Amino acid sequence: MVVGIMSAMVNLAQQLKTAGYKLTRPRLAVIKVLETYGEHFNHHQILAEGQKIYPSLSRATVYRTLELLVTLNLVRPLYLNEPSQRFISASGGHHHLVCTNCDRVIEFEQCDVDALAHELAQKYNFQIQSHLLEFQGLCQTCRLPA
Amino acid sequence: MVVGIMSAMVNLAQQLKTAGYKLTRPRLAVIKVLETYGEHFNHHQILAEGQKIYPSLSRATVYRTLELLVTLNLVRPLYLNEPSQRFISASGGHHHLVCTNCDRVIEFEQCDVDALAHELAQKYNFQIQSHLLEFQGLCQTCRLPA
DNA sequence: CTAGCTGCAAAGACTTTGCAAAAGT
DNA sequence: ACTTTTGCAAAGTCTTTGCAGCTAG
Repeated sequence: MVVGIMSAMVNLAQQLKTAGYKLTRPRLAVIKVLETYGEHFNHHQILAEGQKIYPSLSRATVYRTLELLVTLNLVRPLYLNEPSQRFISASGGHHHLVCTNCDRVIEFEQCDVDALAHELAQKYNFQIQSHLLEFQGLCQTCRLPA
Repeated sequence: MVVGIMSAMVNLAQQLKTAGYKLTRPRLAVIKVLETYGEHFNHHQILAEGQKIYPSLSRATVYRTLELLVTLNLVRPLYLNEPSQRFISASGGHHHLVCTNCDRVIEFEQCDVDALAHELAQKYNFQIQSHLLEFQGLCQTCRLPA
């Protein structure tokens, strides 16, 4: 379960085309799902939703399209203590409170790691594109009675 | 490849015993590996190293022991853009620079999210145990020529 | 047209599970 | 002794791949 902000993943089709890839109906279906439902979807969910748009969409194509988007750095995988990967945009920041008991994920916005990012970029000669800040702990429901 | 700080995972045996579990030779071998090699090892590596200590150690026992340590909140899984999980201590902070091209991981220390952690704990009534701060980008070797 | 893309089904990788034998306390 | 734990092997889940036919440009 994911609670919180859904940030947009837009222009994926345009960027695919610019990179020289064909805009096929299966790919457009996958992209439409990502842009409609935002983030945190896994392959299974993307396949199910994608088939509502393009019924003969296959599992293999979902995997291949997502692999392509990851390679082009438009999307990146996210693992939330589960065997299947989910997908989020490859830019900007992602901020989660993850409950170690029920695996609920709460998204938050307030985060200021820009200064640190800049400092690390200098120190390690690293070109930073995005970040992930996750706090693990117990959510309101799961925390032990005080 | 992981470059950087290896923080200790100690007293796992003591904590297992306290929780009422038996200190068997297979479990001690797994624990010894975690404590010796620090963090970021996956099941495969733990099995291989563990068998040097206790040769008949089985894959199933490695999985079961790690599952147990995760349940007891002594260890937690970490996914680094790959299908297998790695393990790190379940307390404190983990700070990574991850190269999206070569998957190299650099650990860093400087991080100040304590104030933010406190603020979020209040706001969401969340009991924070640990955090993960990851910056994605291109490492010195992979970054595009300026 | 023609190279790139797709669906299918089989293979591969990673993880979990049932069960009889073994071992810690 | 007695229950927990283990190793094995089989099954389950997730992901990748080979290939013949299809399709966007």
